[in-house]
Amino acid sequence: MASDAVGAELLVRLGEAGAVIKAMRRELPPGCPRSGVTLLAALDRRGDLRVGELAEILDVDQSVISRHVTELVVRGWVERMPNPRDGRSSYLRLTPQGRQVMRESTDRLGARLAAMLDDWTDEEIATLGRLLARLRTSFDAGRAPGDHAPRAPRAPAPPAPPVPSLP
Amino acid sequence: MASDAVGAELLVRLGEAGAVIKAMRRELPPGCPRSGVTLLAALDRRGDLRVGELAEILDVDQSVISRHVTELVVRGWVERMPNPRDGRSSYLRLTPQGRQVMRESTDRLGARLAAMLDDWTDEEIATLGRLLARLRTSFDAGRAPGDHAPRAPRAPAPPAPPVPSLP
DNA sequence: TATTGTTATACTCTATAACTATA
DNA sequence: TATAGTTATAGAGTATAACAATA
Repeated sequence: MASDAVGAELLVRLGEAGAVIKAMRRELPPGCPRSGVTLLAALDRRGDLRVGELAEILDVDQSVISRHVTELVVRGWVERMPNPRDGRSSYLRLTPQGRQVMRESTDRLGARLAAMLDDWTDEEIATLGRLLARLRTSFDAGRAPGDHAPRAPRAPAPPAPPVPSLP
Repeated sequence: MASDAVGAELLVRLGEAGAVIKAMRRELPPGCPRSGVTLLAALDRRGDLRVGELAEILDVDQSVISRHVTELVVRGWVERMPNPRDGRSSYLRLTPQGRQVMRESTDRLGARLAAMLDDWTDEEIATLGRLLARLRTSFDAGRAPGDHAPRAPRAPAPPAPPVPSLP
């Protein structure tokens, strides 16, 4: 059982690590949609997925996925496989080109990261990876089904908070 | 010495954890600038800082910090202390109100996070925190001084990459 | 009637470039 | 002339709400 103080401490650490993630994303080659690569990676790891499933996994609104997917389809990196059981949705599949783009980006960033972790042991890195994966698992378990990202008004929207209003 | 493959694996984990960070930021009370709280937390942890120093720590451009600071000053959460040694800059200091806002936000999110980590031991959490802190340290060490965030054209801008152009 | 996905619109965060004021 | 900071502008990324098609 974690104390709130320990939680707050970890919060700060996560924030600091956030800068690393941001910097990694900046390393992506120009012309390569940063957010799109995340999506490609998800399809690569989890197989064909629907828009709604991707939205849940990546924790963003469906509308966001929808627009990114459209662009990825135009680029030929993703294709839509009609869903025979439900005409409203289709499954998204990585194309060979899409897989290659994803692979190149991942390799590039992975090497950059590995260079950064010069003085880490492989075990230390593995430990960090494991704990991060578990963090995600705990996060997923912690939210009620349907609570996920946006969509579905989380609550009756609390009354305007007592924050100093700007002039 | 980390292999590239290990780096790529960690990259994926960091991406997954990124969703947790995003979700945490969404928990902030409405009317409370998400990015601003990060800035308040930095001032709280490191003491008075100049705009440029904050930009380096948070790994964003000075112009971004500049605008956020202006808003935080208007809200009364940060005040500018003139720098007697250099009339061009001033030191930014958390006001008592600013510290309170930051504290409330941090406590709130920390509790949310602690609840999420229900079945973790304090030691596991501490380990994750330690490794994340070290990640940030390695990251800082890995970039040449001045390489940091934007500002200062990183390089002659590589020639347009061979990415399929959109119609 | 409920659900899946799309589109229109607006807001947040960010970077780039041009500017100012000190140094 | 170089540096610290500001402002104007543009571009990602995202959420909200209204909508279409299917269930």
